[in-house]
Amino acid sequence: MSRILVVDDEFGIREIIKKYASFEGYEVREAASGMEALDMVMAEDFDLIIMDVMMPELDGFSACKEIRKHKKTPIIMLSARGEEYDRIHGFELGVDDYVVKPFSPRELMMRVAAVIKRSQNGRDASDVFTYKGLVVDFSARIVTVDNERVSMTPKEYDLFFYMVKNRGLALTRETLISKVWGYDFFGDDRTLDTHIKLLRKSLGEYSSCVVTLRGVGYRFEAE
Amino acid sequence: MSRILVVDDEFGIREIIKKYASFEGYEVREAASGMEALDMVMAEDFDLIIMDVMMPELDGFSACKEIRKHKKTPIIMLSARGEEYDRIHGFELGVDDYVVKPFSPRELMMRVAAVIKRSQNGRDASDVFTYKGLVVDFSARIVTVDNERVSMTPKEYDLFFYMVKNRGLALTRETLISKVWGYDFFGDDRTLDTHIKLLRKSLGEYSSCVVTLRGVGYRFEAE
DNA sequence: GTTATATTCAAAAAGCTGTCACAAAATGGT
DNA sequence: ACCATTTTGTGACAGCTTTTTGAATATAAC
Repeated sequence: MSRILVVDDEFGIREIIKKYASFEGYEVREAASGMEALDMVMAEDFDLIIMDVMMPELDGFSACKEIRKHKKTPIIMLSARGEEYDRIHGFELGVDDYVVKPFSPRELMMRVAAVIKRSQNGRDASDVFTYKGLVVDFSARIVTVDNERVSMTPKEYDLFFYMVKNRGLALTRETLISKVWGYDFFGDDRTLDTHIKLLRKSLGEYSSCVVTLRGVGYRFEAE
Repeated sequence: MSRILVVDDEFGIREIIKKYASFEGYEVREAASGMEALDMVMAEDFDLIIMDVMMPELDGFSACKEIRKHKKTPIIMLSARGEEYDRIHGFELGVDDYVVKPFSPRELMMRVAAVIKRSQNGRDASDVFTYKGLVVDFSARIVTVDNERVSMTPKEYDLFFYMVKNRGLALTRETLISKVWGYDFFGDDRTLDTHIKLLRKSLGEYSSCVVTLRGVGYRFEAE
């Protein structure tokens, strides 16, 4: 199942695309601005990004340009008829396809399928971490323990993925909180503990990989 | 030669900093807003960013936050006296230093040199100390004796890490107390001894590396 | 609405720390 | 060498801090 990021400042457009894409079996996430999209793209992996050109704050072109500096996720751009046609085609923006508004959802879905298929044929080694019977597929957002699929809540995923990506490092509570919850989180001190507890529960026999560093924070350990 | 990015909406401030920094031999680039800085930071690598807090469009904090999501470039923040002091120090914004305006260019340059040096030491040299069968991994917060993991309490870690980082130096009791316990600690004279004892116990065969300097303090010796 | 998820809270468990009284060792003067 | 004095080492433990846990409540998703 592929993951799609829909970027548009208009809620209505996002909803329509989301509805159709979900129906097609894609996992859909949304961003309301170029900036938000940028953050999400840096934080997680998508198989495709559908992005509007016209957006406040950070427009589609700039966002696209920024994303391309770090990721090669395929991008489909949406724009009003004729608008900026030249910029999309003329420059080397790395846009994979381009759909004019208003568009027919069915047509968009066909292009989505085509772009994803195209990109997956040339797919490189996927982003997977393995330790004994523990398999963490970052791009698929799937965690497996001894061939058993483990279901996690979004926060669990975020917390776990961050820890696994920084495995072997002592991560302070502050770091974890600010990286997983955001620098502006002002919650209870016990929130992190509770999520660590849930995470350990989800990990079953591998719960001991989440090591407590008293007075400091936690560390994910494998090997 | 290090590269510095100066971010301030005031042309005058940028020019002053640029003048002094250039004189010190740094390559200086400028950005007039947080957004511009963000773009530049994503596009090229800097050794240090000097950024004002107060800026239109995207303020220093938000810019800092965004930058930290992608890069670990050291950041020195500039702000009016007292202004937002809490936000800089209280939160985990990853600011490396902070200078109040109006500042003396010379002082700023000293801080610049210090931060750059600090960051280069910490990144290039790996964060592990090894002596025979004794391995101290600072970032993982792990101590190993002959391939056996040694568990230490927070205070033991703090004390030990401080001593190892300052190995070969005579550390007075006062220094140790104030660095590990804090300058405001007024406890029993035997507290340090007791922790040295525990530390030696943890170190097993390497306990002799912790040398008593009668009438002075202790020294960690390796080699 | 219902359900799933996230956060808060308080009590219990686990673990750490500083202090004390005393032992041992080093120092220095005679 | 001796003793008096100063400094450091040790074991025990009460009190404290941090983490865990379970359950309740709030919030978001559907």
